[in-house]
Amino acid sequence: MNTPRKTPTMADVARLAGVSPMTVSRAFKRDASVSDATRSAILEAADTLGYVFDSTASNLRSQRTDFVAVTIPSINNANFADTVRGLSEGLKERGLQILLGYTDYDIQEEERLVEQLLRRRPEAIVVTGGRHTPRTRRLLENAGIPVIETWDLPDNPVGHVVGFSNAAAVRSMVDHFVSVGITRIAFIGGDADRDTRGTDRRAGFIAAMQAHGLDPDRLIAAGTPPISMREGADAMGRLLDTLPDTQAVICVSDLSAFGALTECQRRGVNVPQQIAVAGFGDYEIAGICVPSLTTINPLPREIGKRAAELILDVLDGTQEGPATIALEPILMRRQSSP
Amino acid sequence: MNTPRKTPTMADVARLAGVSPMTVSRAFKRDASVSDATRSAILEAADTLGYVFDSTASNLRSQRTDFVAVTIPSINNANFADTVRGLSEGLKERGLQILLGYTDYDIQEEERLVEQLLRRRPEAIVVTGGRHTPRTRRLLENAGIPVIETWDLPDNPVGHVVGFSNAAAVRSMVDHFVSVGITRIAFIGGDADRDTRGTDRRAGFIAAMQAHGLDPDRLIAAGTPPISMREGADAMGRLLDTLPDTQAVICVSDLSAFGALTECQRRGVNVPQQIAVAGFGDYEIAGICVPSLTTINPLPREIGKRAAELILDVLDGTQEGPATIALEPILMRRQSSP
DNA sequence: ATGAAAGCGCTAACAG
DNA sequence: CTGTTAGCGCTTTCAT
Repeated sequence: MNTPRKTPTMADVARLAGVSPMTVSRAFKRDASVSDATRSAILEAADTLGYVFDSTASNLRSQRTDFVAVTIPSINNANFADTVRGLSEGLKERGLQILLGYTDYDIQEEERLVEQLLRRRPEAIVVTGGRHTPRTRRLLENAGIPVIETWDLPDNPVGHVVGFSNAAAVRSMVDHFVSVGITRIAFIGGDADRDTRGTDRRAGFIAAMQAHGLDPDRLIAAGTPPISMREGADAMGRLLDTLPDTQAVICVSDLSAFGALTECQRRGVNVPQQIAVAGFGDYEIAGICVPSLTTINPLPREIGKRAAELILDVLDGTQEGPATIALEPILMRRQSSP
Repeated sequence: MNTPRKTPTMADVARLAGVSPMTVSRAFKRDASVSDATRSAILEAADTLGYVFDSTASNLRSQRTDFVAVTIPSINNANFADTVRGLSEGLKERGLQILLGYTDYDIQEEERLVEQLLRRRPEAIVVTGGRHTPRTRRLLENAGIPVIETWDLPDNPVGHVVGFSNAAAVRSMVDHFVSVGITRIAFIGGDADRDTRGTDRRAGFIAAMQAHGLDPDRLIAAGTPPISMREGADAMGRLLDTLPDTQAVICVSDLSAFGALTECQRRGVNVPQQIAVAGFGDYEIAGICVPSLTTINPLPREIGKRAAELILDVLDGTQEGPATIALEPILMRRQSSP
């Protein structure tokens, strides 16, 4: 038996069950009207043949795919994973699946990815960030489906927005440090503008320092985003070597902040007595490491949840114009700072 | 202008460019023979109309989807992310995309997911783990495409395998501890059989202890998999409270092991002098935390790379029967143990 | 290098 | 509750 047995189709199932293909089609939808006897006969026939529904055909004919495209910068990032989880749960009730793609923090890669995703005809698309190549923007504008930008508050949104201001979030951290008398503050972040959220956080740091009349030049370039724990540690080493009078350091993420903490441990530098350390993201590690890490919780799960609600409203026609939902990140004071 | 402008089709592009739809189709494939002049006219027409290729139609007609389905237990796990990266890079050269799904460490959820994925007609499917529901197994066997099980060495594989023995990997850790004179060893892991790899690791621990004639009953149940850092810390607290003479603890993953380390720090328990701690996975944190963490590197990237090679060989017809590729995890000795 | 005809497997639309 | 007809947008196949 060497013939590459083609997978059975609905017609095969219909023949075996003694009904028309249309009835088989109905038997596979939950709301359709098929008698219980007929349905179970059909499901049994399908099982016998090992039939698996072909959604490529269904999608083409019905012009519906029942999935939502989502782009995130990276697999393996707890923050974005939380956003995806919020989205996923919110969309599940309506039978919408998520098709996920990774941009690797690169807006060129985002362009390729967005086109790939749109070719599959999603019902809506959720992108991370508000800065895109001109072509990505055009693709999104012409897609004819709801577009949601997240994790940012773009000046000129493509469509809907569920996000927060990365710059303002970092400003709140600077304000906090200044309010407790700390003035010599450094920032550890990426050395390229690849990660637009990281860039916004750095810009927010500089602006906040200037607003307080403080020196905004204690900037340590830690590498190409995303910044790893190791790169955070190395950057902290350079900071301690070159600007030893620094009183506090704000890191672009909790991962680099944790790396920075470990470097302090290795050098016997006491945190927060000798230097305060803050992160961004409120990853699990921030709450459990010793000392625990002062950070900013950007409500990633909530972003996903709100985006899902928005998508359902737009698809239902409940939501009229483009919506912008601005969330307020929460400053989490912990042991690594006053 | 309120009419829901339908997206343009190849026919629209063909009309504007003054050619047949077939020529447009060819212009969008790289290897097809179309004159340069015609092609650029077509691409310009497509751009003018904002045309985006419809892969639902292409997939149906050509009976090819050019993607490989991959199931992993969790988004946001650096080990599985590495496997996906290895796969992704290996498949890219052949123009194969990855369609990713998450089982949430649940073989029931895996069943739903596998069926969803197979409905989209992938060219191959890669699953994490070698234990499935009977129906999942049947679906995979009848799918008519290459099936690869990873991160395990199943007794009775569905098709191809790229993995390692979780039990043997933990045994090597037990052997190491015994060889340096440590005999009172505990294991921190999940309290359910939900995570099959975690279950295998615990079984490997028990078997190894018995083989050495040692007490295999220092088992601390840490919660429902995946075990978080916090759950690792709580479990370590219980271990120190109830079995204070324990000399070493092996944790089901680096995340729980790091949590355990922090609990020791909080209690002033010295690692490794008072108790040794080992993890599993060789996540980035294992190499950078203080003390750094003894662990096992299961070569996650290599698993993905080999799986990709295997898929290409099978699709090319180069690989004949089912292959089993067994990798050897590497024990990483670091500061948290002798 | 380009075109014409046919059809992938399913379901919308209409009938009964 | 069930069946018939047609066609979604592309690409295979066969021409020229």
